[in-house]
Amino acid sequence: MATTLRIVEVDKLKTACSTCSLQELCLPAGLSAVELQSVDELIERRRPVKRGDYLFRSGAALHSLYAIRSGFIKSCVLHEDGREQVAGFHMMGDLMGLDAIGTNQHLCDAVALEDSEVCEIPLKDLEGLSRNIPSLQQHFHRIMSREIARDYGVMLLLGSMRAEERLAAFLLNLSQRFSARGYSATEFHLRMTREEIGSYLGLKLETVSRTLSHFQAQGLIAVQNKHLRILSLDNLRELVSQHSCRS
Amino acid sequence: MATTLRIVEVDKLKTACSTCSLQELCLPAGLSAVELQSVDELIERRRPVKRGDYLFRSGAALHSLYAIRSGFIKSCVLHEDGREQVAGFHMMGDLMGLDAIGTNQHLCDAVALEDSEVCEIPLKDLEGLSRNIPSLQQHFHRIMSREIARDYGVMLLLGSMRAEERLAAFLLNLSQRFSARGYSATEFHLRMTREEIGSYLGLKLETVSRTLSHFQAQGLIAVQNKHLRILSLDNLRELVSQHSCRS
DNA sequence: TTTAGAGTTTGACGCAGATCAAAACGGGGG
DNA sequence: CCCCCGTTTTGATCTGCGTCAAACTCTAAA
Repeated sequence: MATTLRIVEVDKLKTACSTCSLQELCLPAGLSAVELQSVDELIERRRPVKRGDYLFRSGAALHSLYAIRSGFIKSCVLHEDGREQVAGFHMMGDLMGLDAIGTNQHLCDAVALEDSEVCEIPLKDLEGLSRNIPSLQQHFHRIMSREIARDYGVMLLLGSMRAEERLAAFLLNLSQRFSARGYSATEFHLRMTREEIGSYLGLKLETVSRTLSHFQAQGLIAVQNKHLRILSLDNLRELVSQHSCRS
Repeated sequence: MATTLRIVEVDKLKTACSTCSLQELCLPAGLSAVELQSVDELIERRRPVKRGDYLFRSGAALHSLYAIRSGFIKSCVLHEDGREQVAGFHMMGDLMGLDAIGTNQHLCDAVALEDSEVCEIPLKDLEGLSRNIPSLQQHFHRIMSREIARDYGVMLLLGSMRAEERLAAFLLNLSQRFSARGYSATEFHLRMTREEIGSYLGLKLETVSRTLSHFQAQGLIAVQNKHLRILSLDNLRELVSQHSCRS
């Protein structure tokens, strides 16, 4: 009994935003110590999600938003006819479930690409607390807005870029996000399959594979399986901004 | 002098959400009469935007969100290299500027496709008021979330649909939105050019034109210039959900 | 009313990327 | 340790849509 209690306490400690290294990236960015404490109490529980498991499914009722504490999770939009497309790859510090607020129903599946851990944040509580903490409210709005901005970027990518540009943009985006989280900007593990990359970028897996090979041949990157090293960030950037065709 | 005052008053009256027919579609949906009155005071001013004029430009500082009272406005994301893509077509009741909250800078251009009128809503005031009116706060969140959901739909469209499916989905979307605003679901004016449709759908204007002609030949629609009549909503719907290829 | 220019339609042709196919690889479970 | 199956790579071929071009049609200004 005492042991159980202790475990729970350790869990709570681990969950606390106040001691979380992702503070500055995550929901409570920019809050005071006192405010942070209130946010701590928001977090209902920490929840592990095993590789391949669903964090939530399309159609399920919205209970909570989820802040990713560790791991890697993809979200997939589903077309009524069974077609499915990866809508995003999410990593630690990202907030998931924002698309569900409008209808109170999740519109996409969230699947862990590696063993992950998320903090569960009941939406009602978050809304309540943000009424009392203006900077929390503002930051929440900023997070939603940034998701919209991200989507606009993806729309631009899908609507007007050629395969090489899409892939280069994708790699640069991953690089930038890993870097923002304190990891290498030039060397990382791709947690998703070529097919998932393709789905996200509106390409077939063969095209993704071919284009990666092509990049490698040009000396832009070194890929081996899921391990990726960017050899020239600059050249990749050049690739993205040169619009060769599809004006 | 007296005349000027009177005009101002008439303007204010016309701007009031409490007497606006878009109440149920727009920001104040679901508020009580008293709460509505507070929202009325939010609206800084009503602003006319002439056809071809910019409501805001990419890069400009965010001051206000804009609720469209009448007219038709497109938003365009800009790629650094000058490439540009239509990110959305917005009509009365829609709220614009949501993408700018994250950075306090507009990320897209907003251009009126016909003479329009918008209500200017200072973001700070909206945030302040929504702290006191939970249902306003909730509805604002719902609106942002719905924008995210819409974007997911566009991503699905751009990433996995063929030209015919994209255009059919586009027409059905317009139909549904006109219908929700009390207009005909089957007969309306396209306020945008073929090129703008193409930009939104990730297609070239020639493809848009050809596909429309094709639809007409099949008896699905009747187009003449910008006037469009949908002859079979059902057949269009069928077209969207049958995934012929690009799995 | 005429005219200039923007927008639209239609045809011919080419190419980026999809599709089909098959071989090679790799990692997790027995 | 090996086997098996999912993943990846690479090649050959096909095709939907982009590109180029030219004619036609609105609209708005003169």
